[in-house]
Amino acid sequence: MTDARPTRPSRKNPGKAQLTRDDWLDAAAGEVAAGGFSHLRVLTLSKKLGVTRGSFYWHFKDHEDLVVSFLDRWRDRRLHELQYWKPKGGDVETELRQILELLLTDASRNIRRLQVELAVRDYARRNDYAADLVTEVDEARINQNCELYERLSSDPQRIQDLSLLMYVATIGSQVVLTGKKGDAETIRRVEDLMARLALGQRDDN
Amino acid sequence: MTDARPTRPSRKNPGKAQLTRDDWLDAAAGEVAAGGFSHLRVLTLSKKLGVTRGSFYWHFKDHEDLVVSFLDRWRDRRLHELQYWKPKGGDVETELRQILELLLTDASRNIRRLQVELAVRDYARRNDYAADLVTEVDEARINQNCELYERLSSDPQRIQDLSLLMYVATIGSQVVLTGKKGDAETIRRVEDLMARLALGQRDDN
DNA sequence: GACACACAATACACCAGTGTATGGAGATTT
DNA sequence: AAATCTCCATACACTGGTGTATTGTGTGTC
Repeated sequence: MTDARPTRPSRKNPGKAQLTRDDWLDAAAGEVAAGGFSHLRVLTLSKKLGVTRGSFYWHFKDHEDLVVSFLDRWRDRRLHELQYWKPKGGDVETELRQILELLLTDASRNIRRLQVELAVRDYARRNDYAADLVTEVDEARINQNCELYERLSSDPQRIQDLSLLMYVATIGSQVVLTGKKGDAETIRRVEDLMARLALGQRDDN
Repeated sequence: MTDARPTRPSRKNPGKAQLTRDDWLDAAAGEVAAGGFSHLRVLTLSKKLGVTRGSFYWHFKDHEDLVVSFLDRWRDRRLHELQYWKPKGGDVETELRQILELLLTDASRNIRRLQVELAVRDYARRNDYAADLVTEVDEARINQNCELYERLSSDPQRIQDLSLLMYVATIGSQVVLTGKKGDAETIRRVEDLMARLALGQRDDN
């Protein structure tokens, strides 16, 4: 029934490959990372992909369709990746440091992903749909952290507060330190200090 | 020599007041707060002020002139206000809590100022001039904090790290919690936790 | 090999925004 | 009261972007 979209023309034309919806979204990620959502233009995107806007309007209904699809994919990926962020150290301190390294040092290496995240966050300030997605992702990540901090304290309120504080500190680090010179070493030190602060919140302290 | 610009036509016409450069910048602040720098249009600004673009191009050379002037004014004000942020409690804990309250609870009340700051930060990601100003403001604020944390620790590196961590945590709080429901109480608790974390870094601990 | 389909190019109408040149009205100066 | 200066309006040319309708082309299928 001519189902099963080829997405790419099978064998031939490996160089002049046909574009898929995801190809457009990937290119959009580059634009968003560089200039934010307000600079996400159909025209420039087409040029960057070497085609005309005619192609775009076959894959997407309109500009808004692109934005919404992009945001949806972002949300799905952010929620899905949490699955692989389960630390497996054994003792609390090891796992804590693993998490912090993931949230800070590792994150700061993935400049583009970071830029996209900041752009989405900024867009969320004036777009309700994006705001909902960001809230969803934030809550998922904060809850994920909770599971770890449960092993530091027994007070539920304390656990939640600590998790939130650690999270906002990582986001803040990304906002303030992104693209600054000599931030690698700085981030590492902040990471260490955060670990010590969290560990200082142990019940037996 | 027809010097001393009247800025406003002296006595008469108090209602139909003439616009000054600062009036335009104030209006621009509203636009920037609401939609970021990418939504800062000469046209919409003119409509909001009840005049045509002819007026704008008398006060400003072009659109860029507006943006640069806006950024400069923002920087000047942010640096100047630090002067009034000297705590005067006496003991360390009181002053620390004063500072944190200023940076978190008080800041979250000034929604518009906060929105502008986030917009400037976002714009700085793709504009070198804005990036320089943000860096300048960040460093000034972090250094200001240092003076306080010097009374908590004697290790220079520790002081700087703690100051940086406290700062990025406040920025992160603003980014994550801005405009969320029920954030007032949350912010207060984060504020308290941060104070305890900082105090836990005392040398004698 | 004719056909249908998937994807892209072209051409068109349309709109929002910038910048400039020029004109005009009101207040101020002389 | 005439000239001047300040501030704003008007009209124009231009750019860059969207969305749509139509046509074109390679690809797999019957």
